[in-house]
Amino acid sequence: MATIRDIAKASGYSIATVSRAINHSGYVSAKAQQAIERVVAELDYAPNAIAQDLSAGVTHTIGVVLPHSNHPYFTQLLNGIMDAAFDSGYKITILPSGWQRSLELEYLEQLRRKAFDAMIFTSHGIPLKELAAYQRYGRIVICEDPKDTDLPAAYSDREVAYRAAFRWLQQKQVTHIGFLLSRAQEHISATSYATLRAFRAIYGRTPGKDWIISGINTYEDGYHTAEKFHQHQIEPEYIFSNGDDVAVGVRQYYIQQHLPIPGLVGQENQLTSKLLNIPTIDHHFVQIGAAAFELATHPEATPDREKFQSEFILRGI
Amino acid sequence: MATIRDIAKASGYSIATVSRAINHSGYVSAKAQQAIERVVAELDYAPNAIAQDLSAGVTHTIGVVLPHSNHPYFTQLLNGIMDAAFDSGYKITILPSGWQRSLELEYLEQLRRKAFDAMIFTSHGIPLKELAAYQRYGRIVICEDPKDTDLPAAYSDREVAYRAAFRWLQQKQVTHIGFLLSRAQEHISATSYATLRAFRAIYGRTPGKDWIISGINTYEDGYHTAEKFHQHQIEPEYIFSNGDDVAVGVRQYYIQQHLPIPGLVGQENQLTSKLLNIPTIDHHFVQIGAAAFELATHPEATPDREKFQSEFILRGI
DNA sequence: CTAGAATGTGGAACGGGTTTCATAGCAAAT
DNA sequence: ATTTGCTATGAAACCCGTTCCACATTCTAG
Repeated sequence: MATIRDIAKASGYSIATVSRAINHSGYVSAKAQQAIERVVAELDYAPNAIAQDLSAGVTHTIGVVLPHSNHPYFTQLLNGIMDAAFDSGYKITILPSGWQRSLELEYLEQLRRKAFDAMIFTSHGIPLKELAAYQRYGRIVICEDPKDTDLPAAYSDREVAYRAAFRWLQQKQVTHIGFLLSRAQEHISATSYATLRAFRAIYGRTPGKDWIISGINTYEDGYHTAEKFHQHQIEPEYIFSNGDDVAVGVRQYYIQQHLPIPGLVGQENQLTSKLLNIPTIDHHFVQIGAAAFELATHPEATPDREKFQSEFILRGI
Repeated sequence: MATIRDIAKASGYSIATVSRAINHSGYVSAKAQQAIERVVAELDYAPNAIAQDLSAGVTHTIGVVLPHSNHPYFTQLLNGIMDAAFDSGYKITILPSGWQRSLELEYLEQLRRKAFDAMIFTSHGIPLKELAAYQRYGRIVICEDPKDTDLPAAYSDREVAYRAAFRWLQQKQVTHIGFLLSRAQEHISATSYATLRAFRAIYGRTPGKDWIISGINTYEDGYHTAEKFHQHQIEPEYIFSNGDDVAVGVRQYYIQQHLPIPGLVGQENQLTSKLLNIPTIDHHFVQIGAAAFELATHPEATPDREKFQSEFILRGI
């Protein structure tokens, strides 16, 4: 591979002039420009991107931490991020984490080592406080309520739609609701917390322990939880699911067992809920992803928080 | 940010010794090691990743060209790639292309400029021949039959399942089949070609022009094509779709119009086809993605082509 | 006791760019 | 005739690491 020094030598001009000619920066005579361009073409030269990055001190790369990829929450966020990145001059690097603390720390370390200009955490295993501490090494954007940290964030106000959903259920005089929520943690996850809080706000009580199942994410999870409910003679009138696919998995179990299907509420507004006419919640994650990208690439952005209103999509009945 | 020279100065050792101490390479006395480690901790030093990349001449990054992201073909491939990349020390950079020639060339240019160690094209707008020419700048892996080029490839032998599907249809004495195929191009796309070829092999004839619709990728596309069929009084017994979502869109139209639903064959083996009990085809794209990643990161791999058998998944009736 | 091996260290080159700054030619303005 | 200002160019510093190689010790085997 030819380097800029080769071009300088072959053209008879200095490295500095060659650089100027190539980048069209500063003064270069027409004669020099032509001569250099000819040599560049001859030697099939193209400037080395890594060297440029080193010199400029930037990478034009945003690292996106994804716990896993086969979940609509992440797919939608990623789509939004990619759409925004398209033609922005930034590259998106995917950092699969599986919520593993060690991996997340490794990626943060890479930020510290200037491998990325900024990072977006679509979710995180390590506490927000700890994340926030890494901000001194580079910009870090999260996709949830930043709470008492000063992390820039683009996120959904989940409770808006949750409350709408529970109000609707209350009007229908539904009292027995099963909750299939996302991953269980030492500290209950933000989503699950918001769900239960909205329920409490509307219904004025807390659901029974047996009616809340955590760590539910997939179609299969939904199916098996329905099975468990059935075995334990828990018979919800409605099942509030963490995702359309989950709801559909639940439905599938009852259908296969020839049992009456309880009412369902999904999330993510996927094709599946549309097809089966199941009410769902749209958190507008595509927009949130795009907003997160903008926040990541515009450190001077203000305000550095964007809260999107979630939406309850009423269907069926 | 502290640099290695700062560490050298502060510790009283040379740059070379500091480098050796940090990388645990070569000889370093216990005394020097300790002294250097103390200073590293004090100054909160971490080696600059870009500088290391420049020095090493590699980026540990694989560029993955994706036309768009909201299609199972690409999602599945990407999942496979990511799974394989996980813990491999490689980063995956997403390069959205929209099949635009200009963008694809830009990304190839980046390969030439050493921004990536290798590239994976999940699909491509520019001809294979042209792609192959860029191999001199870096390894390029594709996810389809490389034809008469020497590009390394991981891909599905689509015709296996296609033939199985058509054999099944023939046995059922189905004669009127509508084809909803992928994007139209100057030269018909590889997938569409394989479909029609398999049909011809089994049925011994070519479908009528009116029965083949190209450029169909989504639920909406399926819906509108069904509408078009209906308006033109084209009444297929079976509709062979480019994707489960497409098939489901078709189905939706007939349901809404209270028309009899034709038989359906989907592709991608998605949740939707499972739910609605629609036969489908699994091309094992997750595995193909993983294989593509291995090919990308192991230039010495031989053979440098991996063909996966597609699978017809019979459901319903 | 000594040659050769093993250990420890640092200067300097290298990877491949960008940018600052000094120098110089030349034309317009004073 | 002198000053000012613009164009043009290149040497050298800079970005921040890794590594080659030469040199100096110290150890070990013969």
